[in-house]
Amino acid sequence: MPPRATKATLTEAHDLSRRLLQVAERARADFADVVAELGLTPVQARAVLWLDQPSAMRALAGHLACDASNVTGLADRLEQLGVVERVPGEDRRVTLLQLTRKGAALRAELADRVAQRSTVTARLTSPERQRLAVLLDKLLDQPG
Amino acid sequence: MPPRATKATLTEAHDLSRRLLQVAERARADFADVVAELGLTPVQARAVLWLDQPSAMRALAGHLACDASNVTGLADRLEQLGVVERVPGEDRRVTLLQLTRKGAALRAELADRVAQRSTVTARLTSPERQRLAVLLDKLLDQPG
DNA sequence: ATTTTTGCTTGGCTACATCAACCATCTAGG
DNA sequence: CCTAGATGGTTGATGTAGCCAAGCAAAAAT
Repeated sequence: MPPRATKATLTEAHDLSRRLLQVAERARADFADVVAELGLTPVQARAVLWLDQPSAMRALAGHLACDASNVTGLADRLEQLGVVERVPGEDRRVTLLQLTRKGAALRAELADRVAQRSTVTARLTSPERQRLAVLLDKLLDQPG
Repeated sequence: MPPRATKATLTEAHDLSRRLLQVAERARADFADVVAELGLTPVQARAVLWLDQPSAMRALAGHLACDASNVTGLADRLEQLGVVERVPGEDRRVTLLQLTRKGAALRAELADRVAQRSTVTARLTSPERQRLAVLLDKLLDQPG
């Protein structure tokens, strides 16, 4: 049977992961609210933010970690919003998604609002933010 | 026009919120993977984890921050999985959701797996975890 | 040149999310 | 009391997003 220390560590891990999930959930909700103000769903917003440069739909699917078939409909809706346009790639199989002028403006506005209305900026002092950044980087180090 | 310091702070905030969103996204994905192994969707898992004690469907909707009508179908599916049962409340309008024995076992297993397979436990040293806990608490302090 | 792989689309199915409308019940005011 | 309003849950319509399997066109590989 495991010694007490292990059990304590497990409880600690449990607590920490619970809190991280809470923060993640709140961040997600905040993000959803902000992007909704600009008429986008969270996934659409992630796509727009990713489209700094034109990108193959395949690559976008990779970034979003979803099935490629999913991106078809996503692109349809973004195209219908006038935010994105499909342009043919050199390889004639691939379709690139590219922000329209409207889309680029939207992307800039989006980035600003997300940064400003983040829970983070409000609740932490500057040194705390720095410490958090370091820790978050460790969490993001390498793929999971 | 804003002085340089403001611009720098904005960029810093931008960066930090971007990283937080990345961590949130990864936490979400991890969570989805873990709970999928137990045959649950993320929302279903959140519900099960919340149902420590019997709870009115309304209250669950509050916790999940979604429309009440949503919980109807959610409860249907959880009931069909044999994880939850509807029991009448004292107020004859309310229906309480209560974990079945199977549901309680599932909940325990769920909590363990989520804690163990969390990115957090793997990548941080103990003091780092403590520092992170402090910062996360500040982020969770008070409603947003 | 034929086969295999790759990129996008389609169609079918499920889960969530919202909103509006509905019924039963509880609560308050007259 | 008894009606009027608020509250809890359900239903139906609609939209987004997720997966899978199947299809087609173009590239790559054999």
